[in-house]
Amino acid sequence: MVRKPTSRETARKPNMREAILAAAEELFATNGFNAVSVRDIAHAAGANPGSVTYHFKTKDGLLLEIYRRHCGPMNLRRSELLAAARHVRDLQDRLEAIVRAYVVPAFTSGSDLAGGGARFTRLRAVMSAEGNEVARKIIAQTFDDTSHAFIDAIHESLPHIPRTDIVWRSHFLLGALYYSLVTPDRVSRLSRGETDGSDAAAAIEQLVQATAAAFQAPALDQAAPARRRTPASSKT
Amino acid sequence: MVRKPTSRETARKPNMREAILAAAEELFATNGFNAVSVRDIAHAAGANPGSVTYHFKTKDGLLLEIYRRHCGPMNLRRSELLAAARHVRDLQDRLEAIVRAYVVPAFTSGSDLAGGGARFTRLRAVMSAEGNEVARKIIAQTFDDTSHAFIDAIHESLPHIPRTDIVWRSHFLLGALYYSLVTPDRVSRLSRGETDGSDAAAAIEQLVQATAAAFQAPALDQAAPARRRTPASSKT
DNA sequence: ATGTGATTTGTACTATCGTACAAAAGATCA
DNA sequence: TGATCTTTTGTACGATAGTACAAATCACAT
Repeated sequence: MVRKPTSRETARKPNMREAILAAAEELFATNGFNAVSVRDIAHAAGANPGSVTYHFKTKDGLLLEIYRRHCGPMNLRRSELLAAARHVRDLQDRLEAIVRAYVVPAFTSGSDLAGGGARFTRLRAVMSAEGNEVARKIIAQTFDDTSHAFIDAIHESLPHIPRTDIVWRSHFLLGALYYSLVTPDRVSRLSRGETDGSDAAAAIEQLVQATAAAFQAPALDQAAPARRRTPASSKT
Repeated sequence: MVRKPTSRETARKPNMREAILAAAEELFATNGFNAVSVRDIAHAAGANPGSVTYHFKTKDGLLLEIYRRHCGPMNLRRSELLAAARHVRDLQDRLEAIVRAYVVPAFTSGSDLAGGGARFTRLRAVMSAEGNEVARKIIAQTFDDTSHAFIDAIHESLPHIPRTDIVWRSHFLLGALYYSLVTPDRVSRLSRGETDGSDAAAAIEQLVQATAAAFQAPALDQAAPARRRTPASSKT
């Protein structure tokens, strides 16, 4: 159990800043932003409340730093995987690879923290639900590029599906992804113990399989809800 | 001057209790539970803070009453629609009808309040994300029956798909449904204005179409992960 | 009109919030 | 070593939180 730490890990333990970030990330992700006090975070990190102010100035600043810490690596990993997925020959395999490129980093990537990816994604889900302003700004300017690239890749693979439909379906994917991380216990409960909802590998495979099928569903013309299904495809 | 309208059932003046409930519902659904103060609610309802205490005793009691108000009608409507959907002949149509039975009441049903269904469902999404204890208890004991009935209906229509997969996919459906109500603006933004994310009818149709396809995706054998269509990625 | 019970108001109490700031403690290097 | 900079601690302040409660007000049967 006792292991000689490498040079990179050595600086971690006494680093109070990192401990605060990790504690805040965990608490925000599970309880929301407003339910967690700066004192809660400091206590969980074994730090003094004043120390949080010193390192991050404000509570918003702390949240901002959490995003800054994760957004870069995660989107980098996504674009790498997406670039590779674009070259897959078989359509079905390519769709799955594209979805995987979007989903996998959300579960595993992030900073070098263990399980940081899933924790950060859950945090994003919660901030989104709470309508957090700090998060909203960062999300729009950081993730929209990635989302568009992902949508474009899907659209290229499924040119007969209107872009609007693909936007909706990718939106559903993100919602499903978020919800899987927010309440994994619900899956365990409803499956009567046959599955562990917090099993990341299982969640990823289920999500990829289901979403790849959803993207391939017949197109929907939404111009007029009362109108029946027609193969009209109008590009504006 | 003011005519007295006979019996006690008449809504003489806007019932303050209802106004408080509506205001709380709206504020909780958009900002979360902890971010909204009792004073905020009272002010939005044009009431006095003390009046909230009088009618609902505590802030938790207020949330509890919101749930009590909506859960019954919504689940009743769901079971009605589900019962009808089970009898649809064509498999594809039946799947869509079942999904619709789950989705439509979440958008439209609820109490007699205008647009109350979507608002309450959004509130549930936010409470779920925040890990609200009051909501968690009610959800588990009120919605699990409905969820099981829904899963059973899908499973009967798709007997070759393992129940576990259906649980996952219905979980994704709920996540997608929640997310559509939480951040409809994201759909508008990503579609570059081609679609209005807050258009309930469009959201429902997109959700039904995508989810019906997802349920029909090939089964996933996770008990014995020997066979895989795509090469397994050994890297995390 | 008057009494009565149901509501609404105004206010106050205590706890906790985010944040500020000075002093103490470490760390670094001449 | 002492000087200087960084980090941590302890404490305090004003704002606001949830809730309690007495007084004021209202609806309405008598």
